[in-house]
Amino acid sequence: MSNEKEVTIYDLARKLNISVATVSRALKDDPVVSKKTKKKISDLAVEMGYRSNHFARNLRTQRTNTIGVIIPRINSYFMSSVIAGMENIATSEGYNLIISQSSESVEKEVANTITLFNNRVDGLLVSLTYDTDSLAHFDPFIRKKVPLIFFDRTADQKDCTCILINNWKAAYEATTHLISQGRRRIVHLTATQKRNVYIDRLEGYKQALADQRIPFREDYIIVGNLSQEAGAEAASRIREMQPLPDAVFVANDNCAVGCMIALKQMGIRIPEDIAFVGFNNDPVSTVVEPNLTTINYPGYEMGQVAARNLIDHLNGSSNIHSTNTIILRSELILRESSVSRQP
Amino acid sequence: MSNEKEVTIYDLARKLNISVATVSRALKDDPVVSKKTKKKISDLAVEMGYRSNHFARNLRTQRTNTIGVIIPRINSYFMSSVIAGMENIATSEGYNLIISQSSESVEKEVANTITLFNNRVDGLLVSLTYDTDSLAHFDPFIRKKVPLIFFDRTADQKDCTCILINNWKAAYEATTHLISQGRRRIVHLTATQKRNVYIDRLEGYKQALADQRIPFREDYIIVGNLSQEAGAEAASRIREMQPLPDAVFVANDNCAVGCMIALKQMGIRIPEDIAFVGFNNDPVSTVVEPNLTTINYPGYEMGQVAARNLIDHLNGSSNIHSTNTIILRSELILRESSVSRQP
DNA sequence: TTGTATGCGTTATCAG
DNA sequence: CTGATAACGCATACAA
Repeated sequence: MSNEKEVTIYDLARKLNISVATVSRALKDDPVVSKKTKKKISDLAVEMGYRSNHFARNLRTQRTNTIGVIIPRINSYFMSSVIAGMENIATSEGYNLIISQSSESVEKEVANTITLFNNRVDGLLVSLTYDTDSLAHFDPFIRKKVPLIFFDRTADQKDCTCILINNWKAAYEATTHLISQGRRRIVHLTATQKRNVYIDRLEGYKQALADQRIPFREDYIIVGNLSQEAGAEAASRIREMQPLPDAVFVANDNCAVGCMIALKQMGIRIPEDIAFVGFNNDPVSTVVEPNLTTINYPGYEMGQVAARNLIDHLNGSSNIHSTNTIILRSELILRESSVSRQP
Repeated sequence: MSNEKEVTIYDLARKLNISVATVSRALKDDPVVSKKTKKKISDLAVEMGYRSNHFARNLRTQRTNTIGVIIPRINSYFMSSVIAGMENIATSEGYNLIISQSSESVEKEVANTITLFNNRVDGLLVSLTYDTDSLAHFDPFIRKKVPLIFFDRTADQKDCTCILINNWKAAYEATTHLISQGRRRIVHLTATQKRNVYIDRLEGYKQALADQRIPFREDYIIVGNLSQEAGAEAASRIREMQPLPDAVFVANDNCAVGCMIALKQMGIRIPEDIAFVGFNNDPVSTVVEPNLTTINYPGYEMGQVAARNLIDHLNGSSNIHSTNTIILRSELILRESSVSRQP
């Protein structure tokens, strides 16, 4: 692979007639080394083009400075923003990220877990697939006390931090808003009720109905994979309902957009006939017509917080047991898709 | 960090009363080891929960099984698709990806380059910032013969593979299409003319005009950062033009959408007054009204091809010098934003 | 403040 | 087919 020989601390030591130990110490700015020799050493290091060998160091220190990330898919606006936030913090702290996608497959999630375990990552940041039931594949990390943080799609795992927004509250506000606009027959599009985010959103929706004395209807709950196509399919079901629902609260903007477009093609007017609220504040929400009312979900910030938290823990500057759940702020953003014109 | 002691090949060797050399060979399926002992060893390895230590191996073999990726930003649909494709191939081939963002800053690109160099990545996949002029920061890789592949935003660097679509042709077809719809005053929204993709698109646009005997007008070229906001700003400039342009070819869907929305708010009809063609086939192109004609740009596939190519080269199964440029297929997708109604 | 010596877990080179 | 042993480059306990 390489041509020129790599420069090592031995080369530096020989050239300066000092020991490798001193060089090693100087390079990591150990206060025990005198300023003078430190300067000599770092100057020579630059001159000779020395670069430290991470593998030798990792082998020696038993740390990797690497963080594993497992996510369902990277190519959504929300998730790529999360990753961008993580990358931002990790890079500035000298950590590398190994990112792996489960593609919503439990099997792949398990496989990725094993790969990352074998890579001896220092910590793990995870957002679960729709269907993950057992958390047994994380046991090896727990046993080795490798810190594990769940974000967005979390799970109840003892001693693991979770980073979330208040999905219950967000859904409650969204639904209450629709009711305040005079809507009563509110459909809810969501995903399987295995993941906290969808469970909590459904609960928030139910509570909002209950608080306004609107009976909950099971047939108003449509479960799918929240893709744009799923939204279009849901539109067909909604159209068949008698009477026609007057609002839809969707657990994801993309799915909401798919549903809106399909309904519009059927001649249904938004928001006059059916009002919409989405979730995530995906850029597409300001492109669709009418613009989509949604919940702002700070992905970039969530990525930063997750990475920061994990690294603080790895550096010993925070105890993961002390902070078990971190809730980020989220808010309802009102746009035309849900606002009824004054009569 | 850890509780239980890690199992090493020494432990396996001791337990079986054989040498570590044999264990090491057996574990990597060296044909020189007898089937019998191989089986014994791998069984015990599983039983004792052995996992190989990448760092010791990397230290010994001077390879890292890690690929560095430098991109402008991860959180765009195109780029996150590229990353998804790379991850897909890399994971299945036992490679890890270190992804770093330059955020369109040359300084950050240089810094990332250094970081990845110090990480001793086996190879590098790069898409340049808008403004990168000098390629000197890649010299260390060239000197060490670390393979370097550019994709999308490429550069002329000797001995480096480039992965691209035919931007010239795509732009030529887009522009010719607009002309075929009766458009003559075609504005082009693009980015700084430092990167191949934007240079080639402009050239394709010019050639299409020339072939139809339409004079090129410098004032029809609007240069920006291709963000949605830049599109909105461009809309203001376009509105001031006398006479009003009758088409816009934009080097990026997001920017096109920003421009379309702004123009529509000014009361300009699309495509009646101004037709639009974008670039990338971002999902937003099927949400904006009217749906945006665009160039399909296969991001996921590009990521796969880039990773596959690099890994093949690392495995010695392909020579990077033999394939200098890879062109992926792209095509014009017609939608309502550019199609004139028959008179 | 600096030096010596050892081990981290593998792989590769010999020699059997 | 198998074994002994020397690197790989660094960090640290201990000694000076």
